[in-house]
Amino acid sequence: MGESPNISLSELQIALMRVLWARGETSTAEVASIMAQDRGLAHTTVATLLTRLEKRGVVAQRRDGRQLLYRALVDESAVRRSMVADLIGSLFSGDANALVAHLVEESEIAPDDLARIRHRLAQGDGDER
Amino acid sequence: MGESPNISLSELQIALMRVLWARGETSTAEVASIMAQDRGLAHTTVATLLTRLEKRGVVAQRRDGRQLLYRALVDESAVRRSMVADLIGSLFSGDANALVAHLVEESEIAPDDLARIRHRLAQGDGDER
DNA sequence: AGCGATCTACTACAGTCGTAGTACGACAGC
DNA sequence: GCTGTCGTACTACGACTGTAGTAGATCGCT
Repeated sequence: MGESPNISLSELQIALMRVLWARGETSTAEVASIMAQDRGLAHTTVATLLTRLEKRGVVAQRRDGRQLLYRALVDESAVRRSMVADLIGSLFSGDANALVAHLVEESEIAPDDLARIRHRLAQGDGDER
Repeated sequence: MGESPNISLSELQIALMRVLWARGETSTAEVASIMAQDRGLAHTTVATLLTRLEKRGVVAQRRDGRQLLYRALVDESAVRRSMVADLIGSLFSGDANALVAHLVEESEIAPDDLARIRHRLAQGDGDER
């Protein structure tokens, strides 16, 4: 399975991807205007970033007239999977449970939430896809 | 309060830190020989990495004769806290519960583990060390 | 037809990372 | 005392990131 073993993206790159994930195929201009709004990036900066992501194979580029439309080639889950796995690997000796324990210890989540999460997942479950 | 808002380290840097965390004050030579063993890094490479970490303020350097001894200035918890927070912020919209849900969905942890973790934390609690 | 607005392509540049060589000082053994 | 060894300091260098300017193609409007 799989072609993308390790997709690790920077915060900024994720922000870019988030736009593509939300809107599907999107023109540079659209992405740029959002990023300009959100964090004051220049149009050309965004264009550069998108080209680089394309070179990386994480997004695909399609030409429409003189515009370029970009589309994500990896979905958010894949990125999450990869990055969470990296984190667990380097900081938690590969032990996912240790991460959860950490979250609770650092009060990032309340113990009750674990139960809630478990219930929520237990019912919707099934593993479709 | 606090002096270290965002300590984000690369996998390699964490590996270095892990040595310091485990052994306390450690000479370049010791760290280097471990890293050489573990991943074939040259002695000078390790020295460079340690100097850079020192410049960053994440480790402290002390001279002993012609040797340099290094000591971690941030503990593992702080790094975990910071990096996990970063990850949650960029990939899970700041929602720690979403991260846990992801872990379960991706079968990185079994639902039962949540209960186990909760129990373990509930009793041993108190936070020693 | 000309002009301005758009858009992409290319170039740039400083900072970090991974990786390591070279230079040089000091110490230990012969 | 000379020589090899060890250890640090400095330099290097290619890749990647964040950031953006400039050049050149093109489209639409007057």
